[in-house]
Amino acid sequence: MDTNVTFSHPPSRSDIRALLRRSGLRPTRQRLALAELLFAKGNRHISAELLHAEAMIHRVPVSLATVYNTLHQFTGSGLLREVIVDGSKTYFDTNTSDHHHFFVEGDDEVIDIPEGRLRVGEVPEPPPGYEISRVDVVVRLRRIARN
Amino acid sequence: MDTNVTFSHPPSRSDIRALLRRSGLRPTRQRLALAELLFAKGNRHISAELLHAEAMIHRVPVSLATVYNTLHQFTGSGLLREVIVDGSKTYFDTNTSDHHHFFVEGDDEVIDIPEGRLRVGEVPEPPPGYEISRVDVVVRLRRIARN
DNA sequence: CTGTGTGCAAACTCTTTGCATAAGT
DNA sequence: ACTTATGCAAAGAGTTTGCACACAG
Repeated sequence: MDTNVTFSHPPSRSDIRALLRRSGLRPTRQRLALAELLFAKGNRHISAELLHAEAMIHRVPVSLATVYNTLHQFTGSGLLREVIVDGSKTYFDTNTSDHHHFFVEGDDEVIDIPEGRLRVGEVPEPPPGYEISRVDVVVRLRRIARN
Repeated sequence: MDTNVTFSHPPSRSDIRALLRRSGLRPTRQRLALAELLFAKGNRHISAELLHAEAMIHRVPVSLATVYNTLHQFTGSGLLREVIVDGSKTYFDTNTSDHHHFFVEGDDEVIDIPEGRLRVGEVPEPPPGYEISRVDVVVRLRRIARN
């Protein structure tokens, strides 16, 4: 299940080609371009709409539908991780390691909590017939009112 | 901020009237009926659509828009708590005490983790300029495949 | 009576889908 | 060539909004 390999940052175009190939995804123009946008700048938390906007800015012609497809394919291949912090939008995290998140209410910003900086003490036994697939912690933040 | 008072369960109609009054909400037919549905059966995790459907079954004439309004008003008054476990739907929890949730992937079921059964070890320092408003833990469950 | 609440339908946001066309191998 | 991916526009779910009418105090 672990497709992670360390690349130089920013990863070269051929690193990305290799990454896609290894994930069983044909390295199309759009996937290459989106992967480059996603993985060039280190850890990012991005929504489909935002990635689409970014692609437009960089003159990468790609439709919103393709952005959604691509994000889901990347998630399926373990290149991304879905983060649920907000009822209305879905965020995708380029950091697939085991970690949790701050979420800034109001400006809808997602920030990584470095692995190890938060420890979940005792996790309760799941009800019979179920197993734990994942534990997600969201530390909700608000701006301190300045007086 | 704590509007909680213990009532007999199921709370009587006048308990509910009092509760609404105390929250500054006029006890209209719809609000009374919805509050009764919500608080009659102990702790519930319910979506707007589901509550609306339930109201229809009980022959409570109320529009979906009013259900949304009411749920948000109740949340604002501390009678309910919003639970974010799923990117697409919003759940409201009649248990406003400090506790966390199991979420069953697939059937989208929300289950309380009793207060105290899960301990978050060390919570990280928020970034400067921010304060913690709340820590939410979601333990995601999947059905154990039966062979 | 006066003001707040409600119902309805329309609008809105985010996301998914179907199908003809384009591109990768 | 053969297959898989893409683009577009339309549909879909969940939620919000605006305004006339209804109801509680």
